[in-house]
Amino acid sequence: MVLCEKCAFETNAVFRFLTRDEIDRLNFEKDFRHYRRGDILYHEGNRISGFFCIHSGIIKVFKTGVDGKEQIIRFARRGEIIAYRSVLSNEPACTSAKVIEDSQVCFIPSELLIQFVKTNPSFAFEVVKLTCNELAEANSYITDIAQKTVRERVAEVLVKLVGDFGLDDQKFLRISLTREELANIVGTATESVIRLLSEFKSDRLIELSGRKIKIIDLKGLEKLSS
Amino acid sequence: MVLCEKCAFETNAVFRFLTRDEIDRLNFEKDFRHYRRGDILYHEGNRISGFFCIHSGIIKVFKTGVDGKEQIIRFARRGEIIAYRSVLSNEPACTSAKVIEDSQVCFIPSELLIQFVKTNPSFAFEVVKLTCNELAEANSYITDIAQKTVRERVAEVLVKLVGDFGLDDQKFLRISLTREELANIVGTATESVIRLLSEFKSDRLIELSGRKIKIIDLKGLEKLSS
DNA sequence: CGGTACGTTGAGTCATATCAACCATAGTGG
DNA sequence: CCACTATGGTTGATATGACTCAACGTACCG
Repeated sequence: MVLCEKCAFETNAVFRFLTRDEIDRLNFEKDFRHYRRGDILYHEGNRISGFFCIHSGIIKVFKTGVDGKEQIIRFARRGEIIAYRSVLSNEPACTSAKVIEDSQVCFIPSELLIQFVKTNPSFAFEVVKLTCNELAEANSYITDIAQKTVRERVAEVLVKLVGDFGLDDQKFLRISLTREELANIVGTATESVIRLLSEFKSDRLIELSGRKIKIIDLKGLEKLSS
Repeated sequence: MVLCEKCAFETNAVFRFLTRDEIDRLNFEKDFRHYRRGDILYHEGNRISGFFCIHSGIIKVFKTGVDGKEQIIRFARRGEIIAYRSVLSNEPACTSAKVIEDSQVCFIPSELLIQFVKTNPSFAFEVVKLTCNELAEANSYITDIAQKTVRERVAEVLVKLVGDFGLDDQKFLRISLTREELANIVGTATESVIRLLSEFKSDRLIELSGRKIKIIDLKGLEKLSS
């Protein structure tokens, strides 16, 4: 059994601002679940009766564009919560969420979050900060997509993924995505990502082995993303 | 003298969730200011000691890209607050704000907002909802810029401006922007906006008279923005 | 062994950016 | 009152980044 108090402190989840009683309620009411790569946690447009806190694995959060193309908005990993926005706004989900790497996830009923926010001011303040941070990131994202070239954005995504997920001892990125998923972050075509990755490879910035990307020259990538 | 209680209820500002005492403090501590077109309220990267509530006029909130190009993130008008994100995150401003239409604005010290959020749960809840809504909009924005063509985005911006600012009795948009500003919303070059606008004019979707845009066929624009 | 999903490469096209020239307007200062 | 300047708007020519389409390779899986 995974205990929220332990998990929250290990991961810096927002829940570390809950009182002992509130944590107990969380432990009691949450539903611990396993998901495998490809599973859908929730669908854009649907009403959901709760939200998710990731215990392990990686989830992609995305919107579906007019022609059905995915736009990846962010990744969520250990300690992060998703779908809380819809719960707090009391609106249908404005994104979908799908498993990238097999995950263990707690599902928590909506009422609990709303109650905590309404009754625990310091928790509410943390949730506000959380949304503000996401907002700041979204604003940068908008500016980048609007102004940078695809090459710059591909380089930037690699740098960002290094920052978020890190490298293993062989300098391989600790997240592996399909080329299509990379394209759906950057907002470009799969073929363009492929071409740029092999260009970066020729330029000795990265090495490729299947879906695994080895980062050779991080500084070079940073410079490219300008 | 502009009174917050009156203003807040007329405009649906978040402040309508404050208590009588809190509103009084707001009235006492706020600083009422006038700004003219082109004035800067605050600069990206600077720390600010408070935030702004718009009483009249229009403000553009934007980020500056690597090459100095503005990316307009949103517009703020009567009843809306700006720069609150930086205050709550206790970080330097991640955007700049500039006056589009002569404005009357209240400047409110940071401590007040933080205190209200920390001590008034229902106000905090409204602030959370506010940020969540902005976040949802930002996510749509990302998807649109990443996936739609410039033509679709220009049509979409016009539709959105109609929704946000409305039309006067001659069907002219109630906000007038330079072509460059339009380009900086859409994320394109000024010349492209000019060409597309005159194309829309040929197609009897709009009429142009200087900076004023007359909306002839809103449905047509909606269809174009797909 | 066939199927499905993913990856790669090439060729051709097109939307959009860039560059350059020019016009209109309004404000400024001598 | 008139050059002068700055700002914004417009148009055309040209270049090119990125998308699309198509073919084919690869790998894994039941």
